[in-house]
Amino acid sequence: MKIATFNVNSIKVRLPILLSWLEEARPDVVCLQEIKCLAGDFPALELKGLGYHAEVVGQKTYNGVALLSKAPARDVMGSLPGNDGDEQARYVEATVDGIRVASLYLPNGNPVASDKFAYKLAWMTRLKAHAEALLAQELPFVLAGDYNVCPTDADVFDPAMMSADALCQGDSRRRFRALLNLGLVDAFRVFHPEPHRYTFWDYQQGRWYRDEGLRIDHLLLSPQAADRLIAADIDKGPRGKEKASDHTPVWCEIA
DNA sequence: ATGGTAGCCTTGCTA
Repeated sequence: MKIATFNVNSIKVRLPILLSWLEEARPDVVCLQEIKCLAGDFPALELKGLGYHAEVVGQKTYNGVALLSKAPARDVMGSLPGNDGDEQARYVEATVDGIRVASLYLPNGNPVASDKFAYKLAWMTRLKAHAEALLAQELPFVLAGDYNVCPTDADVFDPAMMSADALCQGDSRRRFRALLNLGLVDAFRVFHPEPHRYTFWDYQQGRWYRDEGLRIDHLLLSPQAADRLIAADIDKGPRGKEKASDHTPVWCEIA
């Protein structure tokens, strides 16, 4: 089973690129972030045309996540536990073919000296608590999405320039490592130890042209999923097209 | 030159 994550930065604008990529890459499950629309405005019919079901947690203008799957999704959960007052659309989780899959859009957190950064850290603490609850079930699961965290300086084109950014803060990285320390596996790094492999390139200042990016989109696997992991990679194809998202898809394959 | 890009039911916010 091939599972992918792709921050599309507006599903409306990115639909042609998404559809052509789905036809070429044929993932079984796709976690989308920043769809930037209400569930009722999600292009479900176009995706159904390629054989995908869609579970959508939408929001107007900002955020919004979705889970596409060839097989129907079961037991859908539309928010991250731990804060009933949180109205930002950043989490959807469901079971597909016996694997629990989450599409998550972790808060960016900039600027660091703001309530946005506190919200990011609190969100990561909630994610860890939820991962612990999932681990207790001892079943395969994949937490995939835009984590807005560069795990190490090897995931940053210019660590010094980015050192004050919320994506590279020690507090952000420690919480990301806390997920790994639970036993979750960064699928990409199992096969690709080399530094400077990116999933995001800013639209500004020729970052894509110069390959100056960040690795912030990740698939974290439970031990039961990691035992079946056979491949993972970044697909840079969609980032090089006209009207591209600033992110590109990352995927893993589970036997 | 305190800029630069993209998307949003925009004229500022988010990334």
